[in-house]
Amino acid sequence: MRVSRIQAEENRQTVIDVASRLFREHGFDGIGLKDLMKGAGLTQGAFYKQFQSKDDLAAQASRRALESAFGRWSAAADPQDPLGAVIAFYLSMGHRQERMDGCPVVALGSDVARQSVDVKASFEAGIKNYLEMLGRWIGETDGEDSTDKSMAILSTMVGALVLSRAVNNKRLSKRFLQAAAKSVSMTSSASVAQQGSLE
Amino acid sequence: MRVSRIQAEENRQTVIDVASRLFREHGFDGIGLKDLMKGAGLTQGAFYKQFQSKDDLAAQASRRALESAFGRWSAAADPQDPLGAVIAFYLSMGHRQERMDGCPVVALGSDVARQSVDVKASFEAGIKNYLEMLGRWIGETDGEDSTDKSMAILSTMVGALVLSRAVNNKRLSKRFLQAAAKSVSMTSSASVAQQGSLE
DNA sequence: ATTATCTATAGATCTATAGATAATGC
DNA sequence: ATTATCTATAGATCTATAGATAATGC
Repeated sequence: MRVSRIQAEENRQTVIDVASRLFREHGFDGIGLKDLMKGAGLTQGAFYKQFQSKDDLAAQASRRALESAFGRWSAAADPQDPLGAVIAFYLSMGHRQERMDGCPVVALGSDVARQSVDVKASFEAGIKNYLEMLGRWIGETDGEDSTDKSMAILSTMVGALVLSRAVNNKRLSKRFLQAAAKSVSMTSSASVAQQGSLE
Repeated sequence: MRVSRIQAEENRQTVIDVASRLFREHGFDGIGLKDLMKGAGLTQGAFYKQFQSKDDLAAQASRRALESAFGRWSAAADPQDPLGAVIAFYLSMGHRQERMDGCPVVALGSDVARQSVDVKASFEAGIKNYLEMLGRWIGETDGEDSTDKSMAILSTMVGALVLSRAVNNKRLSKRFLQAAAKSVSMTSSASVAQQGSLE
C-alpha cells in the first residue's frame, strides 16, 4: 500500500489540483475531505499525512486556483489588445457557466472573507498578480493612477460575474457582462477618450 | 408550550430576520438550523412547522436581507447627491467590517451561484431594485444606456467590496474601495465630464 | 380539538485520529 | 526501519422527523 516518495508528492499535487476545482464548484464548506480525496483517487485516511488540516488544503488549493487563473489570463492575452482579449473571455457567458474552472475570486470571493489568514494570503497574492498584469496593459498612458484604474477594472469584472451568476434570468446575466465590458473599455482608455473629445 | 397565532407569526419573522444576518455572517453552509433557531430564542424542533426546508428559509432570509439593504440605500441617499451618499457608506471600511449587516450580494454572492432557483429569485428581485434606484439617480442625463451604467456601477461596487474583504492587507482593502469610488463617480457623470472637457 | 413548541432521536455526514498493511528506502 | 495509504472509528454536527406537552381557538 505504500508508494514511492515521488508518487506521494504527485498524489499531493493531484489533491491540490482537484481541491482547487472542487472548492470552486461547491464552496469551502460544500465539500468534505472524503470527496476531495476520492476526486484524487485516494481515501480519506491518507489526507492528514499530506495536509495539516482542511484549512491548510484550502489555502494551498486557493493559491493553485489563482495561479491557474493567472495562467489563463496570460494565455488569452493577445499582444495586440491584451485587455480586450481578457475581457472577451472573462466577461462571457461561458465563464459564467464554468464555475469549476473559472475565476476563484468570483467562485469563492464571498467565502474568503470568512476564511483563515492563510487562505486570504493566497487570494491577496493572486489578486496582486492580476493587478500588476492589468497595470502593464493600461498603465503606460498616464502612469500615475494606473493602479487605481486596475483596481476599478478588476472590481467591475469580478462584480459583474458574481451578479451574473446570482440571478436566474439569462438575459439579465448577459447584460451585466456586456455592461461591464463596455464600462471597463471606457475606464481603461479614459485619458485617451478625453484627449479624443478635445479634437 | 403552544403560543398564539400572532406570537407564532412574530416568531417566524424573527427567525427570518436572524437568519438574514447569520447567513451573511457565516454563509448558507456555515450555520445550522439549531443555531439559527437559537438566535431567535427557539429550539430546532419548531423549525419545520414554520419552514419547508433550510433552503426555504435561505430564500426568505435572502429576500429579507436584500429588502433591508435596499432600505439602507434609501435612508442614506441624500437628495442633493444620492449616489455620492450611497457610495460614501457602501465603499467604506465600516461596511467592509460589518458582514452581518452589510450588503447580502457581497456577503453571499459567490454562494448564491450554488443555491436553488428560489434563493436566486430573491437575489434577482433585490438586484433589480438596486439597479432601478441607481438608474433614477444617474439616468436623467443621457437616458438611453442608463441601465448599462447602473449595472457597471453596481458591479464595481460589489466587486470592490468582495476584493476588499478577500485580502489581509488593510491598506490594500482601502485602496480598492477608494479606487472604486473614484471610478464610479466618473462612470456616473461620464457624459457630463465629456461636455466639461469640450469647454 | 387543534397546534406551536419542546425534547428526543434517526440517519447521514463532517473533521480528525488510530492501528493495520504493504511497499519503499536505507 | 520507515512510511504512504488503507480500513475503521471517535465524537461532533447536520437536516429532518416523531411523539409529548401545554396553551390557544373554537
